Amino acid sequence: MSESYKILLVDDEKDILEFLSYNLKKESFIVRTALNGELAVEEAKKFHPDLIILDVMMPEMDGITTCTEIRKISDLESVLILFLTARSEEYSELAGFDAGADDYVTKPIKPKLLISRIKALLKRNNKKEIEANIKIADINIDKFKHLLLYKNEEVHLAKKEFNLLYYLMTIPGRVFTRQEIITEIWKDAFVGDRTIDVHIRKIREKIGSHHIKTIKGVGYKFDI
Amino acid sequence: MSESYKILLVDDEKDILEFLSYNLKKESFIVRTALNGELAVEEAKKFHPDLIILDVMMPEMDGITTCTEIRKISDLESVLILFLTARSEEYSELAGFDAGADDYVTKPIKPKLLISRIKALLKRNNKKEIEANIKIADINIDKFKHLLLYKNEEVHLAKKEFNLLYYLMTIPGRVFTRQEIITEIWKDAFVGDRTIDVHIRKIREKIGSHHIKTIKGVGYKFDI
DNA sequence: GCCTATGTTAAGAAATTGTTAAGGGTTGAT
DNA sequence: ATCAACCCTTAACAATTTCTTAACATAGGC
Repeated sequence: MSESYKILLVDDEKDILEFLSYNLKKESFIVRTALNGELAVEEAKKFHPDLIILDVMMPEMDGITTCTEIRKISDLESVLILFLTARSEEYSELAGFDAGADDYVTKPIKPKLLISRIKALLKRNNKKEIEANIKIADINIDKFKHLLLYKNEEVHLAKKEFNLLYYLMTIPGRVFTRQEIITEIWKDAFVGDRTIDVHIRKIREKIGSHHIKTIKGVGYKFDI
Repeated sequence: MSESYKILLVDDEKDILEFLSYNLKKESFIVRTALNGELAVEEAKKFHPDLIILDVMMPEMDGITTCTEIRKISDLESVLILFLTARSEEYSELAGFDAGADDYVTKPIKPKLLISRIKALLKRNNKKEIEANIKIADINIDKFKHLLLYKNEEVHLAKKEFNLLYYLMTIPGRVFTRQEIITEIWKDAFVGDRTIDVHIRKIREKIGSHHIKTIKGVGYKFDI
């Protein structure tokens, strides 16, 4: 990651700002910080970051509101936004995605994990189709060749299954909500409640069930 | 990169034209510019560039339409086309590839990235020309001589069959969508749904059916 | 234990591709 | 010019795969 991406960090706790700032700068990101939502919006307008990291729990203007505000600014419609949430706040995940978050990471924050998620986000955003190849653990998926290798054996996936697995694998570890999946794979067509499950089941049947985890009430994620 | 490649830049914003023009000239490309789609088509006819860089979002005639128009011109069928897209326009990527784009780069543009992509494109394109005969497994195909050897026996293929097989073999393993095939072989003429299948069938009849795989809902690919 | 969200299964609906034969067009030899 | 041979496309139908659904089972949070 040779180019310097700009990151705006938003949290009401100075300690966390410093801690993250240090870790991100070490990775040669250009970092600015804001102590609350309003300052964040102002700073984002000037700074034009590639990514905004938002704490969900903040006094006055919480992360979700801030996110919504930012998305309203035409220049920042497509800036990447990553949420920091406490572990328990499961529902905030959902609300966060609705507000237009691109990913979230739960506290306590492990810098290495955070950074790998950041890189995955930036990478996906930049390359998309070009990086049609994803290799994770015993799974090897090639979009151009429409080929899935599981433990080096070719496994056939139907189109929907293939697209779904590929989508989940674009950001390993990230939860994709059912709504996101429908938007991405079904292009917002109306499908029954069980349709996604059935496809997930078929994928699990073929690559083992440990890779795809269900987050009840939220969605699915691909894990190693 | 010793020879001077010609690049036609198309964007409705003068600032971007100047910025990119400067950066490309620095790399010793020969650059011309056009401010809209119509001018681009005219300029392309005269200038005969090696590569056209097209902004997707342009007033009146957008990049995709322009791309389609350019592909219709017989002299420019094989000119390289690279799209510039805003981050959010996910659908335009797809539409762009359908219209015959060779690559795309998302805005904001990072000159270094753009230039490396351009070089990669030109390089790839060069190799293609040289590789007029392809040998894979028991298949040996020579485009100049219009000759196909299957298990060292000469097999006659009709023109469309030959072109289709050759096209699939340019990138073994890669899936070519029906749309891509129509664009490449039929130059976007309207042909019935079954036409491709019939040609595929005839090819399979002649070289065995195991080489050409069907990916339902996606397309066909050549495999060893 | 209840309630809700998800898992599982099988059936058939829907979509996609395969196959065949026929017809119009073109080419080239006689 | 005529004919045969071939090429290309199409339509009709068959075969196959994929997708969705409904019905019921199960698991986990409260």
